[in-house]
Amino acid sequence: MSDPLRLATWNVNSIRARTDRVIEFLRRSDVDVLAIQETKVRDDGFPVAAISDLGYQVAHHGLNQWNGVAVLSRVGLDDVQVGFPGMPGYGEPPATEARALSAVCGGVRVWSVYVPNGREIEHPHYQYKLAWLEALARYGTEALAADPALQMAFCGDYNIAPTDADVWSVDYYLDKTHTTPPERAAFQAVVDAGYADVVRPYTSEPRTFTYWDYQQLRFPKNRGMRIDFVLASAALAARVTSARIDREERKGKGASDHAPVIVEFGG
DNA sequence: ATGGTTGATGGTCAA
Repeated sequence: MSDPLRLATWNVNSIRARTDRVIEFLRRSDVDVLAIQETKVRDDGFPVAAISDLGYQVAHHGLNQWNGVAVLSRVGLDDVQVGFPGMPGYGEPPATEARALSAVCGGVRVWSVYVPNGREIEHPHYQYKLAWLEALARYGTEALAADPALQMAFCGDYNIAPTDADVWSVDYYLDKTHTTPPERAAFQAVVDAGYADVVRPYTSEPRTFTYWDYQQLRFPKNRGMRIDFVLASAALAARVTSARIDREERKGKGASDHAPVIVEFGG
């Protein structure tokens, strides 16, 4: 009924600085669909030709040098949606940001989401982060109410470590964003809406992370966080056959501070 | 090792 699908999500921290790395990743990983976050470029600056040469269609949404999301697919790229219904903006008056984009690829609606960072607990950006996730959960609920058999995945950088096991040091984050109870509750609300973390069952070893700060030798010391996820609806989650984090991609000169997360779905 | 990272930008801000 469905074809097998290999899907990845990756915060690249600038598509222009990472074009060669992305191309090399596509070659080696052989993914059908790649959700990208933090392209940090307007649509007219995205390296579409270099990606097209590899056989991938590109949908990108970027308004300026911040944020920016894309979906790359070699199994079709239909019904592209920019943002989700009810997605909040930031500031006064609220300005829409380039933080969500989706397309139907190989029968699956794949979202690339870049959840607001939150900056500091007392910063307005923190409340924005919570409101943004609340709206995402609401959209997810409504989508499944309309079609319980929907195959949909929210892939991206959530800027939240859902459990204490997902950070290198609980103490370090006590007075910072990413591990506070309201953030974790906001993340859990998306899960509870019907979208499971399909990677964790395959990556349960201690200190398994997807992000390591560039500073303080965080990567060599494996002092990171697990903040990048593929959250899949039940009909899609039932098809998962394997998942992994491409930690090798974080190594060497010119790496993003995030590693790609890869999920394979059976037919 | 008295430092401390990267990217977009051309001021600093953001992560």
